[in-house]
Amino acid sequence: MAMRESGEMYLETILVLSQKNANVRAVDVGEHMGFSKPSVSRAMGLLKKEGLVDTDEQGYIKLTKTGKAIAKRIYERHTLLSRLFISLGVDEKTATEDACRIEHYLSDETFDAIKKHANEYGE
Amino acid sequence: MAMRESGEMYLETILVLSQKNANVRAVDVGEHMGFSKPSVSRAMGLLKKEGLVDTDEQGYIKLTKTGKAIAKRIYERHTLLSRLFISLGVDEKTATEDACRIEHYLSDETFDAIKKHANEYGE
DNA sequence: TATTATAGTTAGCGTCCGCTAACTTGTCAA
DNA sequence: TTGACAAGTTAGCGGACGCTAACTATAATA
Repeated sequence: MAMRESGEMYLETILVLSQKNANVRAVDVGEHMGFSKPSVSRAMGLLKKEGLVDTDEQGYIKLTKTGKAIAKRIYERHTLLSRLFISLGVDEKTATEDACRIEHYLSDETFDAIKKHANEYGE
Repeated sequence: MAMRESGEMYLETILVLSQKNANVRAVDVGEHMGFSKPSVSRAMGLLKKEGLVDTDEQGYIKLTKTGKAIAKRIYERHTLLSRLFISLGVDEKTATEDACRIEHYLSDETFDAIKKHANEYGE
């Protein structure tokens, strides 16, 4: 199940939206990401096929257990990295944008090392 | 001249190879990157069209001024990031692989902040 | 009930960037 | 001189992932 940046971004977006909206629709995902409806539609189809999302009776999008795990992993990276960059003096917008890209490309090992360092450094 | 990961990797590889080999051929680039000859051939054509590389009379690949500047920028990131990760306890192979990916996705602002921090932290 | 707006899908395009197959070209040794 | 290998190119495939246009289906409203 080779997750790529695109798929991870969709999962992360669904997680974020479902934390504040109760129900998440494809339109909401598209609007949040700045993508067209067909792009979201296809992405949802693929994620569904991979068992990472599901739709309930009303058609609302839900993360599966696996999907949620991936989304949370990415979201934790996003949060920690943007905070770290900001703490290093980067402005918030840039920090967030950069975190948003590199969050997909770090191994667990490196991310954990950064996390550990950030905690020590933060004290 | 929207540089992407792929183009930047080619430029960086050419820089590295020309630092130890005097002459760099497409074959060498392909072998170093694990890419086929046609892939390198096309990439060289594109980089040439963008004015980032050139070939001399013998057909050897040379970075132009602009190409070299880009290559050096990426290479500096690569060096600093992998060293940093290693200093945080990441094993060398993983550190290098991770640096190799994220070196393309950091803004100047964030990279500079990391660099500054790494220098202070290193003392 | 008929109309319209909204959500989602299908069809198909375009770019990036790997790949293989097969061709050309230039060099070097038999 | 020829034959073979090595380097490079051309042609074309395939997957990822954006897009628009146009369709369908559902729900709300005049």
